[in-house]
Amino acid sequence: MDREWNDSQPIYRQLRDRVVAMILDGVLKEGDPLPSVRNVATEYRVNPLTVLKGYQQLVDEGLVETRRGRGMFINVGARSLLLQGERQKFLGEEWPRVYATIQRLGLRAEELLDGATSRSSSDAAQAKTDKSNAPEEEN
Amino acid sequence: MDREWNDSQPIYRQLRDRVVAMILDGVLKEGDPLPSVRNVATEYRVNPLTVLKGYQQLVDEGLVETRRGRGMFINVGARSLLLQGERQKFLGEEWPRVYATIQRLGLRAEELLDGATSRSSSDAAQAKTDKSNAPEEEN
DNA sequence: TTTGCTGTTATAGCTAACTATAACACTACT
DNA sequence: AGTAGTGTTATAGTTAGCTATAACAGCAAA
Repeated sequence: MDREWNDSQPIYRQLRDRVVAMILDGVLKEGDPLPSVRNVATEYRVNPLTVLKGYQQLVDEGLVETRRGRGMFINVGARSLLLQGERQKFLGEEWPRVYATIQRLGLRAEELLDGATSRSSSDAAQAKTDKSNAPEEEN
Repeated sequence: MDREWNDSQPIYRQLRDRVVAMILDGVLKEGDPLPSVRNVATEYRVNPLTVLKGYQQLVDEGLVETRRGRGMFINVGARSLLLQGERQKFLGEEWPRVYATIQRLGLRAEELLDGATSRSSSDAAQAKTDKSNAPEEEN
């Protein structure tokens, strides 16, 4: 697990996303306790309040339950709830945006979706189709 | 062009991204003036300073040039500069994250490729392959 | 009962992002 | 000269995100 943060999104949301990922990946199973607020805060060198804020979001989404004095626990049904919701969110919001970017950059989605994980990033997946984007200097 | 903003990123960055998209799409060509700070501010009902901040970013990236009293203009070479830089950024930062999400959600290439832009977002695309993500209750 | 772990609340302060309003400085057209 | 269009700077206030520090409250095991 990374110990670093992305400046493109608030920490508490990234934290929420990490827990979600862990649930989807089966690292955290239903009934399991979340790593404690204080532990996470210390380990990632972040303020406890920030962690709490991320966790509270999970509570609000019905994924996690608080037991006073004991900790926070993953609810039953959390995973399937997530699979539904996150898929919808991804397909409805993120993917269209990403797909547009892929086309804009003249990359090809199929290639990216195949091997994908490691791609040198230099001139990777060059654009055969430079469609509709003719520079066409005209001054 | 949308008139709305995304709460997941600051407006000035979204603004910068939109101009970048317009350059890549050929809507704005090299030598063309950007829509004026005041116009954009009015049209999108945003503070001029916010627009300026987005535009300044483009200047800092060497994509755009300021001509006092006249406006801001797209530099020659802007587009190819962008194709390089944005591809690298996308493949190196955004795509790995997105790809991980896709796998996590058990989505399949076909589903992403056919509808792509338009996806109703209802219960779209169930995952036949629930690979490696066995819930396996054990409490 | 004490110790040690949970989540939670209270104060207080900093910075980034955004806002409103106004003025300044340069260029071009009339 | 005047007007209207550029970008830019100045002041000042709000909100969200994050921080440090400290205390409160519930639970469980020694």
